[in-house]
Amino acid sequence: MAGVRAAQKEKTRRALIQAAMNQLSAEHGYASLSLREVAREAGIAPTSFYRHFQNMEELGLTLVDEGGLTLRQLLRQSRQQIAKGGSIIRASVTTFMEFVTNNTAIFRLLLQEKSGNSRDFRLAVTREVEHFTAELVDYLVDEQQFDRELAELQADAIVRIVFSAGADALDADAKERQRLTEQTIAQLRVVARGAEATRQVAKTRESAAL
Amino acid sequence: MAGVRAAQKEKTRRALIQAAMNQLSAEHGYASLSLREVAREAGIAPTSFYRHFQNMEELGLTLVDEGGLTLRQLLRQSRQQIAKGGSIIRASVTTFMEFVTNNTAIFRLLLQEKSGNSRDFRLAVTREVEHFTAELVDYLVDEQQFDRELAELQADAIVRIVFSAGADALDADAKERQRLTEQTIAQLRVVARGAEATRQVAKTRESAAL
DNA sequence: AAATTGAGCGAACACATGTTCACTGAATGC
DNA sequence: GCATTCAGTGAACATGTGTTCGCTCAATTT
Repeated sequence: MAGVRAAQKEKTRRALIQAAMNQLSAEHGYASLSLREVAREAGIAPTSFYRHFQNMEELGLTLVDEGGLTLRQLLRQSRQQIAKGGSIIRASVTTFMEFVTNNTAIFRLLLQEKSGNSRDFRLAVTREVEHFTAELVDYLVDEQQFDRELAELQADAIVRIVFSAGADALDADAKERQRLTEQTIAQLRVVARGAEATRQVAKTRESAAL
Repeated sequence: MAGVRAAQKEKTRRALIQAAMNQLSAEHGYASLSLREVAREAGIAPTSFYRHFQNMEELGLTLVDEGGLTLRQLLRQSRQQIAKGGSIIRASVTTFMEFVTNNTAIFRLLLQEKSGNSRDFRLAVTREVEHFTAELVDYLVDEQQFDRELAELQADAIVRIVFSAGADALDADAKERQRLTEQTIAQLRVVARGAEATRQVAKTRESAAL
C-alpha cells in the first residue's frame, strides 16, 4: 500500500510534462512538438508515452491547464499584495510581468493557443482568461462601487492591454520590460480615469433626467 | 516580348500564394503547412515549388507581407471614412472589424505569427503593427493636439485593445461580432475620456507650478 | 531556322513522424 | 509464496515530409 509504483508513474508523468515545457520554451511551439523527442528528454521509450496520455493533444491540454493553474496562483499573490496596501494597478501589473518573466514557456503556450488551430485549445485558454476578467470585475464592483456594466467594460479593456503587453514582454530584455511595465501602468491609469469620468457623465445625465 | 512565359509564371506564383491562404483559413496554421499539399492545390508538382520560392519560410514571409499590405489598405479606407465626417472611433473600429471578417485567413496568420516561433516572422508582424500605431499617433498629435508622449500612450493602448478584440472576432458569429464591435467602441471612448482627463490634470499641474 | 532558356515533371532519397503489438519483469494483491 | 497487474520496451509499419537530380519541351532570343 506504499504506492511505490503509483509514485513512480506520477514521477515520469511529471517528467513528460516538464520535458514538453522545456522544449516549448526553446524555439518550437506546441504544434511542432514531437512525441518522440518529448519521450527522449523524459528518459523513456516513445511507446511508453501512451501509458500516460492517450494523445499528444491530451498532453497539450494538460499543459494549458497547468498554465491556468499557475495564472490563478498569480492572481492570489496579486490580491495579497493589494491587501498589504499600495496601488492595485501597480501591484497587478508588476505581478503579471513577473509571472511572464518566470513562466515564459507557459505564457507563450497560452498566448499561442489562444489564437491557435485547435478549437479545444482556444476554448481552454479563453476559459482561463475569462476567470481572470471575472475576478477583476468583482473587484471593481465590490471595492470601487462601479456598475456591473461599466466594470465589465473596464475589466475587459484592462485584461486586453495587460495580456498584449505581456506578449511583447516575452521578446524584451530586462530594460525594455521595465519600460513596458511602466507604460502599462500609465495606460491602466488612463483607463481608470476614463471609467471614472464615464461614471460621472452617467450620474449627471441621471440626475438631469429626474 | 509579349511575356507569355513571365505571365504564366506570375500566375502560378499567385496560385501558390492563394493555395497557401486557403489552407491556412481552414484548420491548420503556417507551422503545419505542407509544401506538397500547397503544390497539389495550386495544381503543380511538388518540385516545381522551388521555381517560385526558395523555402517554405520564404512563402510564409510573403504571406505576412501581403497581409500587411492589405492592412495598410484598410488604414486608407478608414481615413477616407473619417474624411466623410462622423466619429473617428466608430469608423476605425468598424473598418477594422470588416477587415477581420473579410480577411480571416490573413488576420489569423498575422495574429499567430505575432507570438509564433520564428523570430523573423515576429519581427515582420511587429513592424506592421507599429505602422498602424504610428499613423494613429500622428492623427492624435496633428488633429487632436495631444502631446506626443500622451498620444503614444493612448495609441498603443488603442491598438492593443482593437487587435485583441479582432482576435476574439475570429471565432465569433455575426451577432457576437456586432456586440464585440460596440464594446470596443465603448472602450475606446473610455480611453479617449481618460486621455482627455489626463491632459487636463497635466495642464492644471503646469499652471499651478508657474 | 537554330540555339538557348527555364517552368514544370517524375523518380528517388533520407528521414521523422504517430501508433500497434507482443514482450519483460518488478511491484502488488491474495 | 503464487498469481496478477501494468509501466516500460524494442521491433516494425505505414505514411508524410523537404529536397536533389536529370529530363522534357514550349517560349524566347539570336
